[in-house]
Amino acid sequence: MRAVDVRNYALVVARTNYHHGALREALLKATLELIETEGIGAVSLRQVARTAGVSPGAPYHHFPDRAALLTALADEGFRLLADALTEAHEKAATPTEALEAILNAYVEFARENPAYFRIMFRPELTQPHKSPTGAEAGEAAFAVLGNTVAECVPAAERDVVAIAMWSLAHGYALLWLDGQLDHRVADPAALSHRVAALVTTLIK
Amino acid sequence: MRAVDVRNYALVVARTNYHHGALREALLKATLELIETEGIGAVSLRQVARTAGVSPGAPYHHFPDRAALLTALADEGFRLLADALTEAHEKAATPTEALEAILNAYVEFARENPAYFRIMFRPELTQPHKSPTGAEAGEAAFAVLGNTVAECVPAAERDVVAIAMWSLAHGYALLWLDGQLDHRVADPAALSHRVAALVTTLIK
DNA sequence: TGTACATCAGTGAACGCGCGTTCACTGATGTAC
DNA sequence: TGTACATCAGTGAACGCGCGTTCACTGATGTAC
Repeated sequence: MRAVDVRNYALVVARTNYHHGALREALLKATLELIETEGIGAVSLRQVARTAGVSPGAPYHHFPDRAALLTALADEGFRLLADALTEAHEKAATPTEALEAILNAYVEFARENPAYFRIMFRPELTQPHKSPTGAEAGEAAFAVLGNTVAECVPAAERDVVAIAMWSLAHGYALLWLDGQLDHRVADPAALSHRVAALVTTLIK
Repeated sequence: MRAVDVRNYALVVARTNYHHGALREALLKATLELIETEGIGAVSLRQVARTAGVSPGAPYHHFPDRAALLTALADEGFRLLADALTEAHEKAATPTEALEAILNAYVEFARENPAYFRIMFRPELTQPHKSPTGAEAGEAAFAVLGNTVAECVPAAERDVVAIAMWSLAHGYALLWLDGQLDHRVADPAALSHRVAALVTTLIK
């Protein structure tokens, strides 16, 4: 009983102090939670501040405005996606296995991080042009796919196939997130793997 | 000079009369325009009324609330999409040609009717469960694709392939609409046809 | 054809609300000496 | 170690705004006789 777990101490006791200590991270986390539970429409700066247990003005010490908060999240999302795809690629033994793994990783990323995924592809809510780092991470993610495809198909087909693969994974992810698969498909997770397997088989 | 073109007469002289005459249609049209020019975020009932040249209360004589207006649009969108896919199917000579035509028609529909397309896949803004007609049209659209696929591949593969084709077209359409292709692809319209051709070739 | 009346489809003022953002402030923390 | 002071990161009240929706109203239209 004497031992106290002090991991996340700053978060747990946060609001007993005048200073929060990790408000920036708490705001980002609160935003993700809000997107997942209430939808992007429910994300206002005031609501985010409320969720983080802080006054409406507090976020302005960490983000210049609402769009900047969302942009920061989109950036982070692209970074995480690039990491996930890279990891999938590295674990695979052959190029086609890598391609299949990347498709699966893309859909899994969307499913496991729906809030990130949605905000990443809402350019009207963020400020993509103001965020070179986010754009870079996006390019990196696409490059992983493009390079893998290049190892699988003739050079002339590289671009078509890369975009087709991206479209496939992207469309599947969004149809799933938007509930279009739920009443049409018994097990969307399993089907996603079958789709990836089918496609990589056809390309070989 | 004596002849006056009276097609759309009701629209042209609309606001010289106390009664609008075709306000319901005008409101739907105004909403589409707003989505295309300002984005869905800019669509408020008040703004729609303003665009249609009418007072804020007027729309309530035609739609019970804001969601109903958007739902009506989504419904109409699904109907138009089902028509477009059916037409593509009917014009084709063989099943695989039909499949290719349907993929192209899907992407073209999204590109030519971005406002419809966006509202159709924003279930949180509409009330899909309250709209059996919209759901029916959606099913009809998907059925056109599913039936065509059934003519192209073995029965065991029907579901996987149908969902894969839908994902492909859906993903391509959204990546294009969201500006993800613009700086990566020289001619998105042409590439879309190449993708459709490639995929149907692989399936044969 | 004319009149009385019901109904329809507008108006425009008003409501309460939550929003983004600003600002003067204040408590806590870090630093120089 | 103690003190003065600058800086940081909060508070909370306030601003103006546009929103969805309601409501009493009114002008136009349709119908019965």
